[in-house]
Amino acid sequence: MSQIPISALTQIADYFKVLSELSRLQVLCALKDGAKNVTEIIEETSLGQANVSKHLKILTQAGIVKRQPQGVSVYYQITDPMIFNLCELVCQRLEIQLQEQSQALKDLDGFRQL
Amino acid sequence: MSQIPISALTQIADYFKVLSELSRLQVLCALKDGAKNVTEIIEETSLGQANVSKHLKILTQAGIVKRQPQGVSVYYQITDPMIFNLCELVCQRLEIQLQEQSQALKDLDGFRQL
DNA sequence: TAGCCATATTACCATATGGTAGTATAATGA
DNA sequence: TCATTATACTACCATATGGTAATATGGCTA
Repeated sequence: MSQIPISALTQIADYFKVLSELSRLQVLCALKDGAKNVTEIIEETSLGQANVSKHLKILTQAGIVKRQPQGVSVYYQITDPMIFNLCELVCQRLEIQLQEQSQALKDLDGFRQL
Repeated sequence: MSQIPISALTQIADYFKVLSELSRLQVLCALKDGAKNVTEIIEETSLGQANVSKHLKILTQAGIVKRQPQGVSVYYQITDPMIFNLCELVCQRLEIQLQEQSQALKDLDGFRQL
């Protein structure tokens, strides 16, 4: 029935799953303006070290960031700026929903004044 | 530190979370070409009734689909076609990754021939 | 080599979530 | 009213996952 094969949908779902956690989005935001090493990411996000390491592994396996060892530290860099387009689209949608909710509240309020 | 407030990131993460499950993407695909009632969605996706009902509730609360009771049945409809743009972007990215992997395999193969 | 620092891994807990059986609700028709 | 059909809800289980403490690894430097 479905034109899109389950396997493709599964991959899409998995990709969204990677982006569906606050901590990982925080890490990505920390990397928005360029490569940072793990210590810097930890400082910027206030997340625990093991936690950041775990999330960086997930982001790397998803191909969203790239790992670059450099001496004793490891730099991470976003390989896929498209994710910010995704976030932008979602933001726009969330704004529209907020506006609609706000309008609905106003309508309710006007109703109450009758 | 982060320009984007945690609350905004949380909402974005929650939105992605809704889209990060295979069953929900299947439901959305079933609705891609127009409104359907629950029975039709169940048939098209081969998911259980309680399961579909649960997912429809989640999609409705996220504002992605709209609920329209009609007699004894209930029709659902996508309110936010933007989700297909999101999926399209992710698909493009996955294709690129596949191509890169394929190329890497070829490179490896050429290396093996030496 | 020994010690230090940055990062990764492991083991564990607590929580969240998908699936399902069973049940409830609500609209329609006999 | 009673039966039927469509949908929603509840309770429960199994699994997945985020966070963290403890430990391991690996590259520096003295």
